[in-house]
Formats: sequence, C-alpha cells, structure tokens
Amino acid sequence: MNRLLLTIYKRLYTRLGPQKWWPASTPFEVSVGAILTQNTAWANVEKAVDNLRKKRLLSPKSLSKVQTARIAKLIKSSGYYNIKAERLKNFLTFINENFGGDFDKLIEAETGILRKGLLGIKGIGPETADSMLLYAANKPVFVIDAYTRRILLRHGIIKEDAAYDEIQRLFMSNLPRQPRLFNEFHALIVRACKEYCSKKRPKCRICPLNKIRKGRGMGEVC
DNA sequence: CACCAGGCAAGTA
DNA sequence: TACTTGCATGGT
Repeated sequence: MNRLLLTIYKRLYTRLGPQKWWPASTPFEVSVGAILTQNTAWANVEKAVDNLRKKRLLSPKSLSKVQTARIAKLIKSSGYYNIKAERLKNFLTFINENFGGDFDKLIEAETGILRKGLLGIKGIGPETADSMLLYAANKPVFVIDAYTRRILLRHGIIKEDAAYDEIQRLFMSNLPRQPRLFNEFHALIVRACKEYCSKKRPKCRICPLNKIRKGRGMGEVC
C-alpha cells in the first residue's frame, strides 16, 4: 500500500496537471460552496454562488443579516434549497458564536478542535467539514467523497463498506501530510472520475490509472 | 424518459 | 447498529 497512493497521485498529476482547486476566491466562499455542493452538480452550485456574489452576500457579516427564506431563493439552483439555506444559517451561527463572526479566526483554530466543532453543526458531515478544513483553512486533512470511494473500490484498494474515517486514514497515514498535496490529489481524483471513471463506465480502459498496479487482476482497469 | 451530481439527517426495526 | 427515505434543481 504505502507507495501505491503516491504512485497514483504522480500518475494523475503527470497526465492531468494541476487542477487549481478550490474554484472560489475567498475561504468563506469555499465554505459556502462546500455546503451547496452536497450531492449536487458543481455547475448548479456556481449559479447559486454567483447570485450571492451579485448581492454582496459572500461574507459572514452580510449573509448573517439575510433571512433564511431569502437565502433559499438565491440558492435555488443548487437544489435542496430550503435545507441548505438552513445549513448556511447554522454555519453562520457557529462562526458568530465561536469566532465573533471573524472567519480568519476560524481558520487559525487548531485542526482537531475545529473539525469537531464543524461536525457539531447540523448539516455539516465529514466530507463538508473536511472540504472546509482543507480548501478553506488549508489544513492537512484529506477529503473523502463518492469519487474517492469509487476509484479506490475499482482498484481493489478498499471494500464496498469501508467507512469514511477508515478511507481517510489510508490517505493520511500513507502520504506526507502536506495540505498542498492533499489539495491537488483530491482534485485530481474528482477530475479523473468525471472524465474517465463515471458510473456509466464501470471498467474504463482509458483512465490514467489503467494498469497502475502493473500486474494481473486488480487495478488493470478502474 | 431515467439517471446522475464533489451529502446529511431523521426515521424505522 | 444497519437500512431506508426526504431533500430538489438542472444537465445528459
């Protein structure tokens, strides 16, 4: 195992290059996007974020003043808009109560404490919390999502029922803990899955990871 | 038309 | 603990 993940990373990076994640201009915008993209196509999230930007609502201070119903309207395109408006509100309350509304303070917080705090917010689960930690706060935390599971599963690296934390440990204990590496690696996994390893292509043979384990059986396709 | 998309919480047994 | 269901838009 040890070297396999790094090998996969190198292969993806060589073929696909840097992905420039997260596609947002501020850490707070990253966090908003992380909530809005839950089980939702990114294109739909962008429209919602653009609506918020037009109204100058991409800051904790401004967004805190807006009623939930109005937020819901603005983020309609991202789906689950009522529930997500509520989740954004919960997140804002967390920032206001714990960091006096100062997002820079949140970013400075210790990783473990911050992660627990985020997970305590209704509507923020492990993937959303870790996305914020890595892509907004630049902490060395690996994000596990459906794409990550799919790619590891197709290469026989994990089992169907592998838990989030289990998969996360796999990455975090077999790679140098560098935010920059985690950032790029996860983005590359998403890119590769979208482009080559979609659900409709359960055994693609053109993926950059084809025959990554250069041997019979597992890993010849993904 | 059906299916999918960078999840999560709440309900049931 | 282990399933199941609701949440909802927009692209393919």
